[in-house]
Amino acid sequence: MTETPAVPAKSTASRRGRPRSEASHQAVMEATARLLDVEELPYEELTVERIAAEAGVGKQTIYRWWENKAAVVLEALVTGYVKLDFHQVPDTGDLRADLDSWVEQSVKGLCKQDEDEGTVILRSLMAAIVSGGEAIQELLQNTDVWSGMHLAERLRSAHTAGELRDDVDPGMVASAVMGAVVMQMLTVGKPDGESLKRLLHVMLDGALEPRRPA
Amino acid sequence: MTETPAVPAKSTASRRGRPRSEASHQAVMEATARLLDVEELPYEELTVERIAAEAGVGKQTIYRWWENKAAVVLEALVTGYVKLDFHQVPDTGDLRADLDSWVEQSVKGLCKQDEDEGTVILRSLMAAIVSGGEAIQELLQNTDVWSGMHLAERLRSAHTAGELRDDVDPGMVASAVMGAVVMQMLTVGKPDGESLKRLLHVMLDGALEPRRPA
Amino acid sequence: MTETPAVPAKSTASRRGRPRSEASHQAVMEATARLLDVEELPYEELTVERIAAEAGVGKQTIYRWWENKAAVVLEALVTGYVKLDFHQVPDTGDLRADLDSWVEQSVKGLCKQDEDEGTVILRSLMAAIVSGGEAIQELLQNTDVWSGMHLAERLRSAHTAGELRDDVDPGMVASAVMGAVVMQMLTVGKPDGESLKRLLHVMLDGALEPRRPA
Amino acid sequence: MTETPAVPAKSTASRRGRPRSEASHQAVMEATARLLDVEELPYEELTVERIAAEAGVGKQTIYRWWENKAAVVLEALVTGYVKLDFHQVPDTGDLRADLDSWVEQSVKGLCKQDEDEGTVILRSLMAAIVSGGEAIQELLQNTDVWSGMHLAERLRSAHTAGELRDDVDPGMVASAVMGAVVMQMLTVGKPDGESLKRLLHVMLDGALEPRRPA
DNA sequence: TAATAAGCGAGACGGTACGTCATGTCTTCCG
DNA sequence: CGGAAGACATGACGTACCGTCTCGCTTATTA
Repeated sequence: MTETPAVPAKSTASRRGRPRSEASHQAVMEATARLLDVEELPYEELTVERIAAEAGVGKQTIYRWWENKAAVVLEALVTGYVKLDFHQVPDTGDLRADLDSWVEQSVKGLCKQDEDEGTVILRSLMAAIVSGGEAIQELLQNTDVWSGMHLAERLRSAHTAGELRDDVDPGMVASAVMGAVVMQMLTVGKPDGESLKRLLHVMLDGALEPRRPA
Repeated sequence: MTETPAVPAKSTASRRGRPRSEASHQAVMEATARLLDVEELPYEELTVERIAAEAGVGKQTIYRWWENKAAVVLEALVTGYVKLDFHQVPDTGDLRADLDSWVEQSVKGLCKQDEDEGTVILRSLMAAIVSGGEAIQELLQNTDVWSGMHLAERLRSAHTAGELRDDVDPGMVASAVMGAVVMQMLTVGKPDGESLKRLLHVMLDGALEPRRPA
Repeated sequence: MTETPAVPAKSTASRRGRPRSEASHQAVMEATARLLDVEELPYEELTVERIAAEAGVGKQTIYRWWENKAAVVLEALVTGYVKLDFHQVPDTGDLRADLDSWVEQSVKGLCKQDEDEGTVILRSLMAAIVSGGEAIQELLQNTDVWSGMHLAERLRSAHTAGELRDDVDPGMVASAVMGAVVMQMLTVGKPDGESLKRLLHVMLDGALEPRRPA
Repeated sequence: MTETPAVPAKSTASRRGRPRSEASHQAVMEATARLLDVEELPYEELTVERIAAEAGVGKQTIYRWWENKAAVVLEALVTGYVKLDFHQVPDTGDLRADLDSWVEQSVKGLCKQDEDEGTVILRSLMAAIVSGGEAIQELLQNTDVWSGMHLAERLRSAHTAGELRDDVDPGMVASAVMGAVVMQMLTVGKPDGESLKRLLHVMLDGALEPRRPA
């Protein structure tokens, strides 16, 4: 997860010069989280200068270790300094009921805020992904962006338990569900619990009319 | 779809003053399309100043009719001046085969370009959605962003034909599939045809192990 | 004082078409005066658009009859729609006393306002002169800009009365005095009555007919 | 003369961060001078953007240290980067002859240019004074705008030498003369040497110590 | 009385400068 | 020598005004 760009990372050795200040690293992450989460600054209004000031850190210290704003924000999001307000998926054994419950809880959580505060972080996430350069691309290849929503995990456990058919890819399914949620949040502002549940049921049961009259 | 902000548009009447130049309107749309599609400028490098120059139009003429860059780009995308490279979904009556064929064709189309050219427009679309203000939000509420991919349409026709169960919402399903595709394209660059097909099959058939052999 | 540009002004004839609206002409002058005098807009913030709006007149109607903003403002200043706050010079026969009195009254008048309100119109006048093109230049050649300050007039009357030496040019002297006043107002804000009186005395001692032959 | 706004300028201390680049400072001054003097751009066509480009300097670097265009131009004029074409006043001991000579030389110098090139800088000076905000006002309070014309200096030397009456303020007299000159240049284009000489004589006849030895 | 002509208020047009802001680099000093 | 402070060049932003133009209407003169 370190971004240290083009640094060979001499294994056990102690590299020359003053080592990277972990305090600064954390300060930047926390500042970013604070600005996104507490101040609720949208991505465009979140500036590197502001992060540096908030963290009590020189601007160059940020540019030394991250490619750009997107990289900072993505690391903060992906490493859990900022969390999207999704709930844990319960694991009672009844997958269908668990998912329904997850949807209900999450929707309730996301909708309780006034305005579209609930989507600020999501928008920042998407903005960072979309605007990101190559380094961000690489980072994303090895990362499950939606891991914070716990959905894939639950589906995987169901898969392992044999509840799902073998040829089902739990990650892909989770990604599809989250894609639908995200688009809904970005376009209409709030996710719609009912539609979402029906979508999940379709995924569980299939969409085709079972027309087996025989 | 009209942008004229807060103009009652008195039906037959002709309002005083110089009327809006439809030529300028089109020029802006075409310039935007040209820059996105031909020059393949990513969203951040696509500036209002450049659009104005390319269209031979004053900057203020853009700001008079659109709230910001996002609104211009979204209108160009939504009204079809720029198209995402997705293929028509065939309608042979066999939904499953049609979808498979669509996936194959589209993936082939999207991957044939060098680099990540295929995702430039998609990134712009998402960037515009994500960065857009309230006016963009409103526009999106009445718009199916993915309509250009023809998937929802095909599913709806299947739904009408009774091929899908009544309680399935074709738009939601399409949105989920497109969400997965988009996230894949944004994070790993190209969509993976095989995964995609399996996802579609899951949606058609259901994910649950039918474990009732008895 | 008509600006009708390049119009031969066919003597008695009545040209075809709608004649110039004197109402609009006056409305523009009055609007300009109101904005300068009442609203105390400085010249740079006084826009043609604002004048047109204030006058309830189309922008083109202004540009049809005046070359530019400077011409409008200058006409308003020169034709007396706006007046600089200088007092009449009394004419008691005692030139020296009259000038002293004039200085005192004028300085008092100019200083009574808070801030630098007293200089707003003066600044506008100078701005218009300085920014004006050729047409303004022409207008100024036949105009005594400082006529509103009544100084030249009084000096001329003294000259005619034989109080001043023959080779003294009253207009030039007035221009010099006003130049000093103006520079003082522009640079330090207020004119300084004492300095001014001393300057006038110097000029008088040099300018007065030495009529003491004895 | 320093522009550093509201900076305590801790005497010997060296403040943190990168210090102001004197190179940029000079580059801006020289660019302004070049544009005014060589390119002969009138004040309105002299833009901050152009100055920045000509100086190879970021626009923000100008706005960081100067309030606006007027401040830049005024500093260039007042610190001698741009000079008005007035001649030195000779000092032969004979004040009257010296002034006559000065008028002749200066008028000749100012009139030799074609068009009104001679007045471009003067117009810029007045424009800057007139349009300038509070900071400019302050700057002007401690500055003799006409110092470049050397007139006040010569008068002061005469004053010190006892040639002028005690109660004569040489600065005020110079200001009056220059005011007349300037108004003439602004309104009719060229100064009129004869009128000017007569004005000076009037002032002298009033200002000279009447050393009547008889 | 109809045609013609110009002026009118309104307001959109192509331009362009404004002053602000953010980016990413560079320089200086402190620890 | 790492890191903070912060100035630097660059360039987009959104606003404002300029002076021109196109509307549909109104007001005169001319036929």
